[in-house]
Amino acid sequence: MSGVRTRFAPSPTGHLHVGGARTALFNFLYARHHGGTFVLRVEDTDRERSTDESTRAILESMRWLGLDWDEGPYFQSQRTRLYLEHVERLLEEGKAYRCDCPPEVVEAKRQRALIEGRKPKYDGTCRARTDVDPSKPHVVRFKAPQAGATVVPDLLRGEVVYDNEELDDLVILRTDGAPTYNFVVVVDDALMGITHVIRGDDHLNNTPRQIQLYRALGYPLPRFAHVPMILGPDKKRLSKRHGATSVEAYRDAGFLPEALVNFLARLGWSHGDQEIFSLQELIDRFDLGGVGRSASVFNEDKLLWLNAHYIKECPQDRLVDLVRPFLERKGYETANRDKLGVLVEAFRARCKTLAEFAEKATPYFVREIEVDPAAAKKYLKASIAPVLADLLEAFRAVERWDVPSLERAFLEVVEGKHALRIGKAAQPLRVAVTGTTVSPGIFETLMLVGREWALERIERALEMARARAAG
RNA sequence: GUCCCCAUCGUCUAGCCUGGCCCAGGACACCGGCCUUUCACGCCGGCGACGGGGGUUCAAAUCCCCCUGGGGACGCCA
Repeated sequence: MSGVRTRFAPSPTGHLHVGGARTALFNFLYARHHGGTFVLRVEDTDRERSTDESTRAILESMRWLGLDWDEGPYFQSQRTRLYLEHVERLLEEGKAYRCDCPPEVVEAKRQRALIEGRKPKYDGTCRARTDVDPSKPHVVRFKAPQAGATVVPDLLRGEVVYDNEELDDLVILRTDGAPTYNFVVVVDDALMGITHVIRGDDHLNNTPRQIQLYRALGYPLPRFAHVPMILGPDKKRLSKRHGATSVEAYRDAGFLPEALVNFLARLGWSHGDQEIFSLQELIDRFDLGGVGRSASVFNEDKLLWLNAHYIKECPQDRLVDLVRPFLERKGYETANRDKLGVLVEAFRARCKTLAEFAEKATPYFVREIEVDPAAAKKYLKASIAPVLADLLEAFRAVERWDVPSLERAFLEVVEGKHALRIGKAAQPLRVAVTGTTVSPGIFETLMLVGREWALERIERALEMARARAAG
């Protein structure tokens, strides 16, 4: 195991977002590629919004994606003492100070600054005070350097320079005694020996503050890599209003984990012209050099294409297992694995998601089907009635309900007796047994529907065709 | 408003660091064709981009500057 240690640190305030999942994936891949350790840490310092339910959901999504962590999950809510000790230390060393400015006052000043076009930062009212009463409500602020500049060395962007005047004295301990994000992140990353902090671009601006904290605390800096964000089709930060954004939602919509992983990896990272990567291949090939610098738009069409690809590739046994819950959700009987196997083979090239599979499989699980009116109008005409009647008779006589027998019977009637082209009869028959104009090969379809249902559906279609003759 | 980041087909991207092999390659989507009992799959083909302007150079997608555009951050959220 190399010295590389990365981490993923979600806050449990909702489901695992695809953006978060990609960050997790990059950290996972980087650690695995370098033979390092991938740490999972739950940032639940915000007691108000954090829930156990979210934690469960996030861990489950991570497992589903195959992003196994080597250490953790650690919970920040259980490490409060550590943080308080660090706050205390900064206080003692004069690197932090107590501030009892009322929140409303600070907020009002910020608003005014914003309106007046100034940088909305804390004005340092309490910075030099020594008379703040520790027994009264107050926060603790970090005494940030006021002159000079702080440089963020970033593996992807080079050295990003921030004028220290841009940064103010951030709160590190809230009035309620809870430490804040920017502070605990530094303490934890330092204590956990994280060597590479790989995270979203949106954190780049937090980094100079964090670097100042590392320095104040006397901890060595990890390496930083700020990866580009994922945007919605409107180029805005991807959010719920763009539709499904949680890993869970994609799972429920019938995406395979390998498709999502492959897709997420290719968002912001590339390896030449290659598009398809297994998780192992990603581990072998992933490195920061292949990561881009510009934000990328989440393109669902490509995800769909990848998903279709993986459905086509999926071994039958697993595909049957994957498809089952989707069928069950629709109340279909899934005990017959052989039937599912045949069905899955018939439809794997025709579905982009597992949900779509379940949708398309309806005529093979539900006895009463609806016949699409447009299809009926076009194909179940009076002229086809004699053919359907003969087919019905021929199929009734068929000994074995399998593809070769059905094909033989069909050809005898259609090409033999009626001298029709195959398509002329296949389409009406398809409409008869599936209610639609689209399905796998007609003999395969007949077989999938099964003798009993097929015969009764043909009978019904025959009635419809004859009715057209009458009317 | 201030600061920071970014900028190749509609989208994901290769190429950029180490200028010439690029009148820019691949993929998704789209359009056409082939295959075919329908639909898919598959195969073949097409459409389509270096944001603009200045430099530097014999030569720039590649280096520099400005502009424009987009994104992000400015919390007692993370």
